[in-house]
Amino acid sequence: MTGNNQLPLNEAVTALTLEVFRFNGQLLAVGDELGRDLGLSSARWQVLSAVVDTPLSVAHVAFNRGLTRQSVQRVANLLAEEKLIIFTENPRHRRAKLVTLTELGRASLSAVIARHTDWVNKVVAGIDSNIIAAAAATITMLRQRIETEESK
Amino acid sequence: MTGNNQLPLNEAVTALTLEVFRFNGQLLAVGDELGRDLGLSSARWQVLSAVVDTPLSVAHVAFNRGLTRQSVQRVANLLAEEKLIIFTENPRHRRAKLVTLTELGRASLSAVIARHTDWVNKVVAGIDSNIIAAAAATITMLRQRIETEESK
DNA sequence: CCCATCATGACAATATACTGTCAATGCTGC
DNA sequence: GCAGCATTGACAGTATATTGTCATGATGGG
Repeated sequence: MTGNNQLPLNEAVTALTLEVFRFNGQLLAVGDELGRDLGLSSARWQVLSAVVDTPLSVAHVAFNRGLTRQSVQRVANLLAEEKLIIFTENPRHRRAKLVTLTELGRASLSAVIARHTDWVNKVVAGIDSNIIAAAAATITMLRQRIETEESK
Repeated sequence: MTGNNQLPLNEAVTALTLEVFRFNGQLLAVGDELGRDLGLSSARWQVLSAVVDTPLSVAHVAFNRGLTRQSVQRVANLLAEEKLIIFTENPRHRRAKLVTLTELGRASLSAVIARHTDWVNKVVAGIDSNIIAAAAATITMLRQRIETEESK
């Protein structure tokens, strides 16, 4: 050690924030590219992937993704027009229909997820997954602290 | 250890991706809120903060922030209309004027940065800054790998 | 049963970003 | 110098997200 190599907390957070902004943009751009010829932007196949296991309401998808219900509603309406999803009846709520994948939607999503998996494997080959998981855990912790703080 | 607690690389990256999307949105929302009464959105004071030490061209700011030049140009034009910046002559390029803070811009930025610092200190109080720095370093590494991959 | 409250979908306005295109400027190699 | 290429600002079009408002459907307390 050649002295104090510890960043002040504030600077560390600022650096992380800048990195998150850049990384976010990069991930969206890659996602857009991977789905381009299938007509699936990042926003679209993120909605599709939210309901791959079980149909959910628009509001539920929005909560999972940390977006507003209106944003997801807009994308879902577009996906419905393009027959990638259908709104199915919700036994528990007449208005809040469930976003459900069509066969076309499921096939398109599978295709883009396969590409995404290949891409991820290529990019992160050889990295210890614990390092990735640790970064995710740190961000989760910060996010939860912020939620707590903001709800005061 | 109670067995294999290691996430497959792919799942770790997917989890990190989702967290980054949520965190990104959360940070932008907080930034918007902190500057609201000053008329400074996240996008605006990010541009201001990019030139706090030295004037830079729009293209340079865009590169630093990982955005397109057009996005930054738009915000910079708005900031110029509101007298928070002025475009000063660039001795090295006649068209590429330098984004330079006005006194008003510097004062507004100082105010919002002070609030942001207070907010950060409250949210991350007690956290080891090495953990934050490690997360930032991980994301930097991934970002650089992606850049390399994408430029092939 | 009714009323207050909450959740939801629809609609409108706006902010932030992207892509693409063009003309003007700057730069490099010959 | 000039020809070719890269950079820049301006403009147009679009995608993604936000906020706000309203009417309708759902729910729980009196």
